[in-house]
Amino acid sequence: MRDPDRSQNIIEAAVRVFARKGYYNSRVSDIAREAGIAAGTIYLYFKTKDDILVTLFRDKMAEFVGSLRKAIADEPDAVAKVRRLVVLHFRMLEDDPELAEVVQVELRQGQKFFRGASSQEIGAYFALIGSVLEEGVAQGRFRQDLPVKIATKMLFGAMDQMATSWVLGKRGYSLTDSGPAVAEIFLQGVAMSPGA
Amino acid sequence: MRDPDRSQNIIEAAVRVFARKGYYNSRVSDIAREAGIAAGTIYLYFKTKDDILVTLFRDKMAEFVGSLRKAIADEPDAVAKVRRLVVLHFRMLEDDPELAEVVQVELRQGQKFFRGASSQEIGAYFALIGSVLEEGVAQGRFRQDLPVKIATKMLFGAMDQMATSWVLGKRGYSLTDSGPAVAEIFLQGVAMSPGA
Amino acid sequence: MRDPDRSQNIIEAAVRVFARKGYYNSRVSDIAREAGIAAGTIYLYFKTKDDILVTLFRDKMAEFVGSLRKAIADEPDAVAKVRRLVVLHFRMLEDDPELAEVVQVELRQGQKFFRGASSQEIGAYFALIGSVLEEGVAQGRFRQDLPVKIATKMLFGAMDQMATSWVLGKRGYSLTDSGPAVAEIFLQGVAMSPGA
Amino acid sequence: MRDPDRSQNIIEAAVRVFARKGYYNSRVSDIAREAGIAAGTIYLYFKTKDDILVTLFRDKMAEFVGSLRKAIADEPDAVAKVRRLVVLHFRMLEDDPELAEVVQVELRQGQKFFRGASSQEIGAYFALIGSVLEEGVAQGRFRQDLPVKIATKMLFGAMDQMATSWVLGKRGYSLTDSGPAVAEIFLQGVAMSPGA
DNA sequence: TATGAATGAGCCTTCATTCAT
DNA sequence: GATGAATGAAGGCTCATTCAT
Repeated sequence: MRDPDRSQNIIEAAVRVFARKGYYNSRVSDIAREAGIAAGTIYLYFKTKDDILVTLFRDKMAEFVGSLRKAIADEPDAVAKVRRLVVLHFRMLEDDPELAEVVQVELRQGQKFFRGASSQEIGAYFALIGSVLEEGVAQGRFRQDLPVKIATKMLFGAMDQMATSWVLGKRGYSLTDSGPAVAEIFLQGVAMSPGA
Repeated sequence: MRDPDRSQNIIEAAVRVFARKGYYNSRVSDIAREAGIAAGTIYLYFKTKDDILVTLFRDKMAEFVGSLRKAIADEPDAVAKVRRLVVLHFRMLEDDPELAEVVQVELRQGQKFFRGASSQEIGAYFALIGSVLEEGVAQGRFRQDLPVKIATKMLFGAMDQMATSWVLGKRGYSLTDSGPAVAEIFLQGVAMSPGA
Repeated sequence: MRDPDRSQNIIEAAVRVFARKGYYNSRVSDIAREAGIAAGTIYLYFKTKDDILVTLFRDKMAEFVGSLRKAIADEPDAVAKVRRLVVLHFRMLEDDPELAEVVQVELRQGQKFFRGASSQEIGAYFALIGSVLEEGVAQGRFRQDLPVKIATKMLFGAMDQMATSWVLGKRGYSLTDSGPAVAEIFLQGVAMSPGA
Repeated sequence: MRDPDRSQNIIEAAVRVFARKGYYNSRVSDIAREAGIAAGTIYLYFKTKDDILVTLFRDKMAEFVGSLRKAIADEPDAVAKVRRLVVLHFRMLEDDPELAEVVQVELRQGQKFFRGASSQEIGAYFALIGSVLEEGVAQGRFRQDLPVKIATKMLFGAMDQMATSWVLGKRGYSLTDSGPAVAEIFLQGVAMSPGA
């Protein structure tokens, strides 16, 4: 348990293997081979095969949300923050296609993730989006009566589906490039009503 | 393969079992017991366990899209169609919580479903949404330069996430009630730009 | 679970395999092969590998004690009963050397047997011996102040060690033949004191 | 192999661990932790895990038999020697309950111990008992035609079962106190026949 | 000598699928 | 068609043992 690098190596190896074969089709021994260690060694760092996936998700998600949080902090207002958020969300996935594959396709496995251990990490992302929207409302950039929770889920859902479609379409185009269009549609959707 | 009802019974039993235990934790014998038949009998109607899930998804999805298509046909314009679509999407899930659980949580499992056999059925839903959006553009209700494919994915993603959150939140509120708010945000988002 | 013969076959196969290789060195697949069935089939009849051993012990012990109980019922008095009991105890083991090997050597494995599930069956044997000794005391054939519990353990221990030594000595002589000598020493030991 | 104390420490640690969890449920690392050393260090003193158990048994048995031999040497005749032997056998176990647990329950495991390496040590105990009985015959205290080998096994078996029952009964009474009764029954059993 | 991280052989058990009835 | 007992491949995990430090 000494070497935290070893733990990290296993996670990275798991990302590659899961991206290639899917979680259920991946053997613990596949991950070990990919990481260049013996199968038994995995169990010095992770309790079970599931533990690898859960940890992978938590780590990556925490990193993801952390990066986003830091990046949008500099933006002057909520509108700019949303634009930045969308583009970054896309860019980070595009920059790491194997992770994108795992996050968008493999990590949706049933009860195990959305419920249970990983829900905290998803909650953190929702909280981040929500706070930006609240800020926009306070700044008068978004509708005063905006149902923030609903809008939060809509934005996340929209980005998530964009990413999933991109992954399933074998990444045959630039996801990041579509960021501005996504941001604009959403921003107009939550803007002060034109008739108001 | 004589009795198509028998095939249907198995699908319905599978929905209940998958909703309760998840796909990977469900045994073929569990489904058989739920359907009141012997395990071996399942193989007279389905080639493999996966086949049950794929068929379940296809059947339900085709039914889902078919219902939506019919329901929105009567609506006078694209705006009304979107409103109807969103509310119906939500209502159908809310009316069948076990199916909702399976569709939103269990049916996201890995490569098997997003890719491969079931992608056609999802494609049909995307095509339906896309045609409504095209219609709105043609009718001058939506932006002329609307990136329809992107907007399609955004609307689907938004609805899908709304549904998933509702399922994961143990369905503690009315999903259908949030339909109008979702529709309005989206519709404003794709409407003719206020500044135009 | 239908065929009780199948269950019995597995037990008998297990006796042979355990006698040959010992419990911990025996694989479930060894037992299956010996029984002429697939390894998985074992699990239709027994919950775990341990369950095989426990059931084996219980069955054989119950059979053993049952036979003894019936056989000594005919004897006219406690002295004759003890003589019969010792000889039969030895004869039954001698007639089934593989079972003897398992019972005397393999079945002594730690906590699992003496404590826990199988203690009842051993208790039944102790009760049988004890009742014979009580009878002998009541009939005036044994010391009036005989500590029956102690004498019971002594007789069982003496027979058990005779059997174990015989098994470990590769059964190079007749165990049954030593029965009378064992019975006489014990009977004299518990008889009315000579000086009394 | 420098430090014989270290070797002894490991044996003592093993006794405690085996008494607590049983041999097969004890990990080499458990013994190391109990001994306050690293797991690898054990292999500087013992070849295998089995070797620990075998050595433990040999050491303790040699000590046991040695003590008994010395203690009974002073006794004036075979009768006194048997009385002393029984009580001491019981007392030594009662004075070291953890060792008793291991010897009576754990050390009976399969082929490994009864046969092979440890049989010598048991043989030494049998020889000691046998010599006392021979002496008794020679002194005219026991039957002239006493089958000494049989009587030896019977006495050992009786004591052994007394001890086992006491251990399994959670040591809820004094084993040593039952020594005299055991000795008397045995002694009467091997005494000159009353009718002779 | 001591360490303890790493190894990897080994096995029990599960369960989708088959097939004789 | 229906059954369900039987199959047997497959894999996660343990842990005694090694060896570089």
